[in-house]
Amino acid sequence: MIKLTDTEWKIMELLWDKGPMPTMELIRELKDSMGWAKSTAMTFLGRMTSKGSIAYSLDGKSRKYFANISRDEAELEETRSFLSKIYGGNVGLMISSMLKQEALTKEDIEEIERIIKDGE
Amino acid sequence: MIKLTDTEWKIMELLWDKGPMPTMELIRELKDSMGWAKSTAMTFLGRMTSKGSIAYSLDGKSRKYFANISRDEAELEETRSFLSKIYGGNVGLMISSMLKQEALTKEDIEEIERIIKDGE
DNA sequence: ACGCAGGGTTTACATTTGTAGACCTATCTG
DNA sequence: CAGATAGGTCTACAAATGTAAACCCTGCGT
Repeated sequence: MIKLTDTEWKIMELLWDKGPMPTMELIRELKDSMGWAKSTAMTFLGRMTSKGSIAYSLDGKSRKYFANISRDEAELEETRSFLSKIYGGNVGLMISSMLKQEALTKEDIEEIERIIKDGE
Repeated sequence: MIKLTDTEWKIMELLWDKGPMPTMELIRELKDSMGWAKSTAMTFLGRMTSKGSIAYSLDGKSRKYFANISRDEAELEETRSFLSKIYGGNVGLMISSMLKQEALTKEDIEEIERIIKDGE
């Protein structure tokens, strides 16, 4: 039930994509992608560690941070909470709303069709 | 681009469902559904009015509040921002993830199939 | 005249989120 | 040695969010 804010999600993605990362590398990435000061990055790392969404192992004197929840888990949780907030938990309603709103491209539709048909 | 918090969404739903509502009725509903004190309800009404998500018309000396953005609009916005945050904006990816995670019931799948086929 | 309900405003306060400066130690390197 | 870099901690601060008490006026019923 860990709630991730948009910003936290970005950090999670870094860690999901680029595995366990030493502090400095994370700081560099976050400076590049978010324009963050070192201390801002450290603050987030600290807070997220307390909340349990990430963790680290010690590598000598310094740390290697890694995601402490799987992407699948997190995605599912976000998806569930989104669907329940907006569409009463009903995916079908979401698709149907998007169709009505013309929020789906022909490609989206074909893709969904294919995925459903192939069960993949 | 109005961002609605989970709590604000509940108020929007009240207004979408039960049309323009006089202040006292809203306060009663919110006390029932959220356990709110009158002042809490008033605070939210005030803030949401400033932000433009709701509005009111004067009915004599008192107000009738109504949703100032359509449900369709709001749903679409939330859906877009959710999809872009979690699935890089790709609905197909969402469906496919949910399938893999077995987060879709047989009924969900059949419903999606039907919706897509009927374009409805 | 008095108190209660309707309808509001103003103020307050804790928590979370986003952001960062100041400062400390250990180490490496010219 | 002196200064840069790595790796951290601690403190601070504004804005947003969730929550509510206090207080005000106006009618209405008794």
